Amino acid sequence: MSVVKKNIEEMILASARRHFSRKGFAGASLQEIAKEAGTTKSMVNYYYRSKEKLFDSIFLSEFRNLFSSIAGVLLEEAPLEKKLEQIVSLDIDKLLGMPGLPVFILSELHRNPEMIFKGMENIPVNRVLTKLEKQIKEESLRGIIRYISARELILNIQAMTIFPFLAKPILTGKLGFTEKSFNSLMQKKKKEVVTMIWNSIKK
Amino acid sequence: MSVVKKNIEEMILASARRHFSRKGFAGASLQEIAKEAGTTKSMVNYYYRSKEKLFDSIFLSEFRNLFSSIAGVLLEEAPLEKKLEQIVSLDIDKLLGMPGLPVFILSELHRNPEMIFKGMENIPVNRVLTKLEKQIKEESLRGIIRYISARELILNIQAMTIFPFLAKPILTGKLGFTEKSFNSLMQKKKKEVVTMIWNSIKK
DNA sequence: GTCTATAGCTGGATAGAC
DNA sequence: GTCTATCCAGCTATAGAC
Repeated sequence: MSVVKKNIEEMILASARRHFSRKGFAGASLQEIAKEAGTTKSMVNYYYRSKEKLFDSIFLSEFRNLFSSIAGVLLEEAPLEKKLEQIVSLDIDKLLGMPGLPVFILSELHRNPEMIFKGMENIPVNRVLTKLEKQIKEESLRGIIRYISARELILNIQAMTIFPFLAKPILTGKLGFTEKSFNSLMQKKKKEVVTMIWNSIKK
Repeated sequence: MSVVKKNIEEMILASARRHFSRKGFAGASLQEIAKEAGTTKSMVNYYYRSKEKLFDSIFLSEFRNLFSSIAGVLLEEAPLEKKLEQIVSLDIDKLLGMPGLPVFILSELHRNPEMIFKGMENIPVNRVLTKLEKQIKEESLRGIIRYISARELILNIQAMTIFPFLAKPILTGKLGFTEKSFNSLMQKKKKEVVTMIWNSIKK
């Protein structure tokens, strides 16, 4: 009857996303999820059959969200340095919009490592890795960079971009950052991270 | 009557540490904690009064464990580069012995940010920060390094050392690392991280 | 101190009326 | 599809015997 009142199914999904990503699987309850969606537990079970199935659908989409952009960029054709710039900027912008995403994904993965297979079944990890590995070898043969394995390069990039969001409660709680200064720190990091990583591999 | 059978109180604490750090506050149950400690729920409540109090004592000691060494090193007298080497080595060695520590601390902090005040009440954060800030200014005036704020330097160091442990489920699950190759990666990182950070600030 | 028993609640899931 | 009512399992916490 309006745009505001979406159908119940979507309301549940939106509420579940908030609750699961804030409290985790164990900490969230269907009662609260239903309540915030303006309906009842029965409706949740009607649409999603079980807490676990509901969680899975949330986790899956969030997981892909976290890793989709990096996979996309790495599969394009561009010099490594350009790809580096794009990945860092895209990731930081995305995470500024959803700063709780990394800790949600990583903590749930920690408690249930098998979920990684569900999460990554549609991400072409091997294609991304071999393509990147090939590009690194080419550019190192041409004397642009020194060799580093593809997975280590990815790890270093993600460490510098994602970790600040994981440590955010400490930064704002004890290291004097505010919401605003944290955000401008991350804006500054777009350049900083690229420089730091690139300097560590360029010849 | 032996060294193996410690008193119940310690058995409960050890069991609680395992359960909480693997499953988090919400996911762990006093039933299972008691069972693995070879006793009953009643004993847990007898010694620790409530689930929350038991959790707090665990969280507190783990939190201090994570940040004690870095604070210790930063308060010593030594050139910045030496401190950098020590922090990275100490942290990586410690985390290799308890790889689940960072995700436990950070995820619980995410779900309940106020805990940071309990966790840090005995860590002299401000003393550490001002001392480091002073040292950075001195060394940058002497032309050794460029200026970087103390908290940003700490953030960068911790990002490079801690993040691999947070991402470990992905590294071993999808990026081809084994327990062994992960460990030797981290050994290699002791030097790598120091070089990378130092190059990013040295003149 | 250590146990059993149980109170009292909240959780997920299902049955059945409409 | 949507709701109310209800079942049953699991949880924390406490009472009380020994």
